[in-house]
Amino acid sequence: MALRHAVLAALLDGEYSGYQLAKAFDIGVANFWHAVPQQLYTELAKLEKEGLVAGRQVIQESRPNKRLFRVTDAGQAELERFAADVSKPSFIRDDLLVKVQAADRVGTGPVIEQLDERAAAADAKIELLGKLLLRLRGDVDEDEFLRTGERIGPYLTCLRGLSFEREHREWCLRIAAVLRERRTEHAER
Amino acid sequence: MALRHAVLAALLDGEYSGYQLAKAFDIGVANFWHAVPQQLYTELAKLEKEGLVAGRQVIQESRPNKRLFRVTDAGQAELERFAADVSKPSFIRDDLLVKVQAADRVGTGPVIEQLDERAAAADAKIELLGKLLLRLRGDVDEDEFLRTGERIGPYLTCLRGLSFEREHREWCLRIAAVLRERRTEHAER
DNA sequence: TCTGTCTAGTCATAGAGTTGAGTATCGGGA
DNA sequence: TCCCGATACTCAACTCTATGACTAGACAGA
Repeated sequence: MALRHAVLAALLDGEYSGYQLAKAFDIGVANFWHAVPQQLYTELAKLEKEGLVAGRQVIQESRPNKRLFRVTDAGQAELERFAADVSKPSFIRDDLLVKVQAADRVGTGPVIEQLDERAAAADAKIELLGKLLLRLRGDVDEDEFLRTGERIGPYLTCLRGLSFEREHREWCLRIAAVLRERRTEHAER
Repeated sequence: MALRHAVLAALLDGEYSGYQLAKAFDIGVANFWHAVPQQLYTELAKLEKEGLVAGRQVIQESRPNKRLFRVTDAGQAELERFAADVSKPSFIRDDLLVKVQAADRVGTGPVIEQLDERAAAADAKIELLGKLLLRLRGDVDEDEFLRTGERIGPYLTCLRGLSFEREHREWCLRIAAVLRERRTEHAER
């Protein structure tokens, strides 16, 4: 039940509409929680009913009206409560790893391809996160920012995302190489 | 819908009962897919109904009878098919990161504690995985094993698990240190 | 003019995952 | 003797997450 808390945490940085929140989620929050827009709309509606966020209508001229949400005091308290109780350990949950587990019992061709694609996707994400980090910390250097920055939460989670993507890329490349070599050796025999 | 495939992949290494599978999942498969026993029982029943696994009753004297499952040809084909179609990119989904995201807006005390606990848990997991890897590759060295080993799938996924846990530990320790220092500085002011 | 994309959402439903309780037998230790 | 933990499961209810199908106006480019 942490989507609600992820939403609350994301709304700490300002007012967002469901639509904007979906975008903000894609960059940033996506490092530790993924959600499609529909989920966010649903969650915002629930949170509003429970009084954890408050919405206000914004009439717009040249585009559809929207509702901006902010965290209420009750929402803040709920986050506080959430932060204090224990959370289950995290784990990777990845289709691709299922495929690799079966790797020497199924055709490796498509798996190798997907490993390459993943590595490339990770690369793209790494660059994106690098830029995001730079933007978040401004001109100061990282250690300095982490000591004195106003709002470091998002920065810290991005660091985790970055290290995850890096490791993921390295692993993908290495495994793809291993599987390739085995194919070659097999062909030679 | 990859639990079914994780189950199939796990059953590649031999016959298991639901109970044994649950254990096997805890070590090994847990690196990329987590499931509680009930899910496995349910999934095995579904897979059997669809003919992807076959079960056979084993009568036991001093303990409850059990049903051992193995992958059928149809199951093998299903895995093959699964390996070939694209899978969505993976992501971390972790309560703790939600908390860190909100870190400078909620009490950091409990969060720091949880970071420490996580680091310790990761440490334990790292040791466990190290032993598992050693057991899987036997006496040969890693590169040699990866080139010539019979069954490297589980080894490769464990490598991913290991690197994930290492990164996770490093991150937890660093973030805990950052948050601690900020508390101190705050207290001094 | 037509198509596509962006903004800004709603509704319904399927599927996946979690939680809790319950059944039954065996063997070991206090 | 009695309870605990391991083996080996089943059933039911529930929540959370994901997917697909829709609406509707504005604007940009072919």
